[in-house]
Amino acid sequence: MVRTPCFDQNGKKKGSWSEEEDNMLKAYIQKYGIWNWREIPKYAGLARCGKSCRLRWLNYLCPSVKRGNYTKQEEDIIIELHQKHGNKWSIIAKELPGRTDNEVKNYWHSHIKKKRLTKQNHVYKSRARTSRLKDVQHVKPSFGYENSFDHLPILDTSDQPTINEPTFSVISPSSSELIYPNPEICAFSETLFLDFSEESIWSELLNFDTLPVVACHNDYSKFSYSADDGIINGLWGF
DNA sequence: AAATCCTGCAACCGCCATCTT
DNA sequence: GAAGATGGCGGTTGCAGGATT
Repeated sequence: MVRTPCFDQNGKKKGSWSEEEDNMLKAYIQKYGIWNWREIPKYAGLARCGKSCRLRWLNYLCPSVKRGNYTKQEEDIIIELHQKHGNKWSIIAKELPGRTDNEVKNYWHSHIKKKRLTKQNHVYKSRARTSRLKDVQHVKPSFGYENSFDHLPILDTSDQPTINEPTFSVISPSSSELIYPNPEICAFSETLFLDFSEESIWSELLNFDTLPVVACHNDYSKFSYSADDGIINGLWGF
Protein backbone atom coordinates (compact mmCIF):
# COMPACT_ATOMS: atom_id res chain seq x y z
CA MET A 1 0.00 0.00 0.00
CA VAL A 2 3.02 2.23 -0.05
CA ARG A 3 5.39 3.24 -2.75
CA THR A 4 8.88 1.90 -2.77
CA PRO A 5 11.31 4.60 -1.68
CA CYS A 6 13.52 5.98 -4.46
CA PHE A 7 15.29 9.22 -5.37
CA ASP A 8 14.58 11.67 -8.18
CA GLN A 9 17.23 13.45 -10.26
CA ASN A 10 17.57 16.19 -7.63
CA GLY A 11 18.38 13.66 -4.95
CA LYS A 12 15.00 14.13 -3.32
CA LYS A 13 13.50 11.04 -1.81
CA LYS A 14 10.20 9.79 -3.16
CA GLY A 15 7.84 7.02 -2.17
CA SER A 16 6.70 5.86 1.20
CA TRP A 17 7.63 7.73 4.35
CA SER A 18 9.59 6.02 7.08
CA GLU A 19 8.72 6.38 10.74
CA GLU A 20 11.91 8.33 11.26
CA GLU A 21 10.97 10.82 8.55
CA ASP A 22 7.50 11.18 10.03
CA ASN A 23 8.99 11.92 13.43
CA MET A 24 11.42 14.47 12.01
CA LEU A 25 8.70 16.34 10.16
CA LYS A 26 6.30 16.20 13.08
CA ALA A 27 8.91 17.40 15.53
CA TYR A 28 9.96 20.28 13.31
CA ILE A 29 6.42 21.51 12.67
CA GLN A 30 5.43 21.19 16.31
CA LYS A 31 8.43 23.29 17.28
CA TYR A 32 8.56 25.88 14.51
CA GLY A 33 5.17 25.67 12.81
CA ILE A 34 4.48 25.84 9.10
CA TRP A 35 6.13 28.82 7.47
CA ASN A 36 7.30 27.75 4.03
CA TRP A 37 6.81 24.24 2.70
CA ARG A 38 9.67 24.58 0.27
CA GLU A 39 12.15 25.41 3.02
CA ILE A 40 10.83 23.19 5.78
CA PRO A 41 12.39 19.90 4.57
CA LYS A 42 15.78 21.57 4.37
CA TYR A 43 15.64 22.79 7.97
CA ALA A 44 13.98 19.63 9.23
CA GLY A 45 16.79 17.56 7.75
CA LEU A 46 14.57 15.75 5.27
CA ALA A 47 15.58 14.78 1.74
CA ARG A 48 12.07 15.45 0.52
CA CYS A 49 10.48 18.14 -1.60
CA GLY A 50 8.18 20.64 0.09
CA LYS A 51 5.12 19.35 -1.67
CA SER A 52 5.72 15.86 -0.39
CA CYS A 53 6.11 17.18 3.17
CA ARG A 54 2.97 19.23 2.90
CA LEU A 55 0.97 16.27 1.67
CA ARG A 56 2.35 13.97 4.33
CA TRP A 57 1.53 16.46 7.07
CA LEU A 58 -1.95 17.34 5.85
CA ASN A 59 -3.04 13.82 5.02
CA TYR A 60 -1.40 11.81 7.72
CA LEU A 61 0.64 13.52 10.42
CA CYS A 62 -1.53 16.48 11.31
CA PRO A 63 -3.10 15.76 14.73
CA SER A 64 -6.55 16.76 13.52
CA VAL A 65 -6.61 14.03 10.91
CA LYS A 66 -9.17 11.41 11.81
CA ARG A 67 -8.33 7.79 11.02
CA GLY A 68 -10.65 4.85 10.81
CA ASN A 69 -13.85 3.85 9.10
CA TYR A 70 -16.39 6.26 7.79
CA THR A 71 -19.74 6.46 9.53
CA LYS A 72 -23.04 6.21 7.69
CA GLN A 73 -23.55 9.88 8.44
CA GLU A 74 -20.24 10.82 6.86
CA GLU A 75 -21.05 8.75 3.81
CA ASP A 76 -24.40 10.46 3.42
CA ILE A 77 -22.75 13.84 3.63
CA ILE A 78 -20.27 12.89 0.94
CA ILE A 79 -23.01 11.66 -1.38
CA GLU A 80 -25.11 14.74 -0.81
CA LEU A 81 -22.25 17.16 -1.32
CA HIS A 82 -20.95 15.28 -4.32
CA GLN A 83 -24.32 15.65 -6.00
CA LYS A 84 -24.19 19.32 -5.24
CA HIS A 85 -20.56 20.12 -6.02
CA GLY A 86 -19.23 17.27 -8.16
CA ASN A 87 -15.60 16.31 -7.64
CA LYS A 88 -14.82 19.27 -5.42
CA TRP A 89 -13.17 17.13 -2.81
CA SER A 90 -11.76 19.97 -0.78
CA ILE A 91 -15.20 21.53 -0.42
CA ILE A 92 -16.66 18.19 0.62
CA ALA A 93 -13.82 17.52 3.05
CA LYS A 94 -14.41 20.86 4.78
CA GLU A 95 -17.78 19.54 5.93
CA LEU A 96 -16.19 16.43 7.40
CA PRO A 97 -14.00 17.39 10.35
CA GLY A 98 -10.81 15.38 10.40
CA ARG A 99 -11.16 14.05 6.88
CA THR A 100 -8.90 15.24 4.09
CA ASP A 101 -9.75 15.83 0.46
CA ASN A 102 -7.48 12.97 -0.54
CA GLU A 103 -9.21 10.61 1.85
CA VAL A 104 -12.67 11.65 0.75
CA LYS A 105 -11.68 11.21 -2.88
CA ASN A 106 -10.28 7.74 -2.20
CA TYR A 107 -13.35 6.79 -0.23
CA TRP A 108 -15.61 7.92 -3.01
CA HIS A 109 -13.75 5.93 -5.64
CA SER A 110 -13.28 2.77 -3.63
CA HIS A 111 -16.56 2.57 -1.74
CA ILE A 112 -19.42 4.85 -2.68
CA LYS A 113 -19.04 4.92 -6.44
CA LYS A 114 -18.73 1.18 -6.60
CA LYS A 115 -21.74 0.67 -4.38
CA ARG A 116 -23.86 2.94 -6.53
CA LEU A 117 -22.82 1.32 -9.78
CA THR A 118 -23.43 -2.16 -8.48
CA LYS A 119 -26.94 -1.15 -7.61
CA GLN A 120 -27.65 -0.05 -11.18
CA ASN A 121 -25.59 -2.61 -12.99
CA HIS A 122 -27.94 -5.55 -13.20
CA VAL A 123 -30.66 -3.53 -14.86
CA TYR A 124 -28.77 -2.06 -17.75
CA LYS A 125 -25.66 -4.05 -18.33
CA SER A 126 -27.15 -6.50 -20.78
CA ARG A 127 -28.78 -3.75 -22.73
CA ALA A 128 -25.54 -1.87 -22.98
CA ARG A 129 -24.06 -4.81 -24.80
CA THR A 130 -26.81 -5.36 -27.29
CA SER A 131 -25.69 -3.05 -30.03
CA ARG A 132 -23.14 -0.45 -30.90
CA LEU A 133 -22.92 2.65 -32.99
CA LYS A 134 -20.00 2.42 -35.33
CA ASP A 135 -20.88 5.40 -37.43
CA VAL A 136 -23.08 8.38 -37.12
CA GLN A 137 -26.63 7.40 -36.38
CA HIS A 138 -29.66 9.46 -35.81
CA VAL A 139 -32.08 8.38 -33.17
CA LYS A 140 -35.36 10.02 -32.36
CA PRO A 141 -35.57 10.15 -28.60
CA SER A 142 -38.65 9.54 -26.59
CA PHE A 143 -38.12 10.69 -23.10
CA GLY A 144 -40.56 9.07 -20.89
CA TYR A 145 -37.94 8.21 -18.34
CA GLU A 146 -38.81 4.54 -18.09
CA ASN A 147 -38.45 3.82 -21.80
CA SER A 148 -35.86 6.33 -22.81
CA PHE A 149 -33.14 3.73 -23.03
CA ASP A 150 -34.61 2.33 -26.19
CA HIS A 151 -33.82 5.53 -27.93
CA LEU A 152 -30.53 6.64 -26.56
CA PRO A 153 -27.35 5.55 -28.28
CA ILE A 154 -26.30 2.21 -26.93
CA LEU A 155 -22.61 1.71 -26.77
CA ASP A 156 -20.83 -1.58 -26.51
CA THR A 157 -17.33 -1.91 -25.20
CA SER A 158 -16.92 -5.64 -25.61
CA ASP A 159 -14.08 -5.41 -28.10
CA GLN A 160 -12.91 -1.97 -27.31
CA PRO A 161 -9.25 -1.50 -26.44
CA THR A 162 -8.45 -0.05 -23.08
CA ILE A 163 -8.77 3.68 -23.35
CA ASN A 164 -8.68 6.64 -21.09
CA GLU A 165 -11.97 7.64 -19.66
CA PRO A 166 -13.93 9.85 -21.98
CA THR A 167 -14.28 13.43 -21.01
CA PHE A 168 -17.87 14.39 -20.45
CA SER A 169 -19.67 17.61 -20.08
CA VAL A 170 -23.31 18.31 -19.53
CA ILE A 171 -24.48 21.65 -20.69
CA SER A 172 -27.83 23.24 -20.11
CA PRO A 173 -29.57 23.82 -23.46
CA SER A 174 -31.18 27.01 -22.28
CA SER A 175 -28.23 28.80 -20.79
CA SER A 176 -25.17 26.95 -22.12
CA GLU A 177 -24.15 26.73 -18.52
CA LEU A 178 -21.95 23.80 -17.62
CA ILE A 179 -23.96 21.70 -15.20
CA TYR A 180 -21.75 18.71 -14.65
CA PRO A 181 -18.25 19.34 -15.86
CA ASN A 182 -16.66 15.99 -16.52
CA PRO A 183 -18.76 14.00 -14.08
CA GLU A 184 -17.09 10.79 -13.17
CA ILE A 185 -20.40 9.04 -13.24
CA CYS A 186 -19.81 8.97 -16.96
CA ALA A 187 -16.86 6.66 -16.98
CA PHE A 188 -16.31 3.92 -19.51
CA SER A 189 -18.98 3.46 -22.07
CA GLU A 190 -20.29 0.33 -20.48
CA THR A 191 -20.98 2.18 -17.28
CA LEU A 192 -21.59 5.37 -19.13
CA PHE A 193 -24.97 4.11 -20.13
CA LEU A 194 -25.75 2.93 -16.67
CA ASP A 195 -24.67 6.16 -15.19
CA PHE A 196 -26.83 8.11 -17.49
CA SER A 197 -29.75 6.46 -15.89
CA GLU A 198 -28.73 7.10 -12.34
CA GLU A 199 -31.97 8.58 -11.26
CA SER A 200 -30.76 10.60 -8.35
CA ILE A 201 -28.52 12.64 -10.56
CA TRP A 202 -30.13 12.54 -13.94
CA SER A 203 -33.84 12.41 -13.44
CA GLU A 204 -34.36 16.13 -13.63
CA LEU A 205 -32.31 16.22 -16.79
CA LEU A 206 -34.12 13.39 -18.53
CA ASN A 207 -37.04 15.54 -19.36
CA PHE A 208 -37.79 16.37 -22.92
CA ASP A 209 -37.94 20.11 -22.43
CA THR A 210 -34.84 20.44 -20.37
CA LEU A 211 -32.72 17.63 -21.69
CA PRO A 212 -29.18 18.85 -21.73
CA VAL A 213 -26.77 18.74 -24.55
CA VAL A 214 -24.57 15.84 -23.72
CA ALA A 215 -21.19 15.66 -25.26
CA CYS A 216 -18.51 13.06 -24.97
CA HIS A 217 -15.10 13.88 -26.29
CA ASN A 218 -12.13 11.67 -26.67
CA ASP A 219 -10.27 9.99 -29.44
CA TYR A 220 -12.82 7.27 -29.73
CA SER A 221 -16.28 8.56 -29.32
CA LYS A 222 -18.54 11.48 -29.69
CA PHE A 223 -22.19 11.96 -29.31
CA SER A 224 -24.46 14.78 -28.55
CA TYR A 225 -28.08 15.66 -28.20
CA SER A 226 -29.52 18.70 -29.76
CA ALA A 227 -32.49 20.13 -27.95
CA ASP A 228 -33.55 21.99 -31.06
CA ASP A 229 -34.28 19.11 -33.39
CA GLY A 230 -34.61 16.31 -30.89
CA ILE A 231 -31.98 14.24 -32.59
CA ILE A 232 -29.22 12.33 -30.92
CA ASN A 233 -26.16 12.14 -33.03
CA GLY A 234 -23.90 9.32 -32.07
CA LEU A 235 -20.49 8.45 -33.36
CA TRP A 236 -18.52 5.60 -31.95
CA GLY A 237 -15.38 4.53 -33.66
CA PHE A 238 -12.25 2.66 -32.76
C1' DA B 1 0.87 -24.00 -2.11
C1' DA B 2 1.60 -21.04 -5.91
C1' DA B 3 0.06 -17.88 -9.26
C1' DT B 4 -2.90 -14.41 -10.57
C1' DC B 5 -6.25 -10.95 -9.89
C1' DC B 6 -8.37 -7.28 -7.30
C1' DT B 7 -8.77 -3.60 -3.92
C1' DG B 8 -7.69 0.26 -1.09
C1' DC B 9 -5.12 4.03 -0.31
C1' DA B 10 -0.71 6.68 0.11
C1' DA B 11 1.79 9.37 -2.74
C1' DC B 12 2.96 11.64 -7.05
C1' DC B 13 2.08 14.79 -10.97
C1' DG B 14 0.66 18.68 -13.39
C1' DC B 15 -2.15 22.53 -13.61
C1' DC B 16 -4.03 26.66 -11.86
C1' DA B 17 -4.77 30.42 -8.44
C1' DT B 18 -2.83 33.43 -5.37
C1' DC B 19 0.87 35.81 -3.32
C1' DT B 20 5.19 38.33 -3.39
C1' DT B 21 8.69 41.00 -5.38
C1' DG C 1 1.50 44.92 -14.70
C1' DA C 2 4.92 41.03 -15.21
C1' DA C 3 7.37 37.24 -13.57
C1' DG C 4 8.56 33.95 -10.40
C1' DA C 5 7.47 31.45 -6.14
C1' DT C 6 4.38 29.00 -3.48
C1' DG C 7 0.22 26.65 -2.15
C1' DG C 8 -3.81 24.02 -3.22
C1' DC C 9 -6.43 20.93 -5.82
C1' DG C 10 -8.05 17.01 -8.63
C1' DG C 11 -6.60 13.20 -11.42
C1' DT C 12 -3.75 9.38 -11.61
C1' DT C 13 -0.43 5.83 -10.39
C1' DG C 14 2.01 2.21 -7.85
C1' DC C 15 2.05 -1.36 -4.89
C1' DA C 16 1.15 -4.20 -0.48
C1' DG C 17 -1.84 -7.32 0.96
C1' DG C 18 -6.04 -9.84 0.62
C1' DA C 19 -9.06 -12.74 -2.30
C1' DT C 20 -9.66 -15.94 -5.76
C1' DT C 21 -8.36 -19.46 -8.99
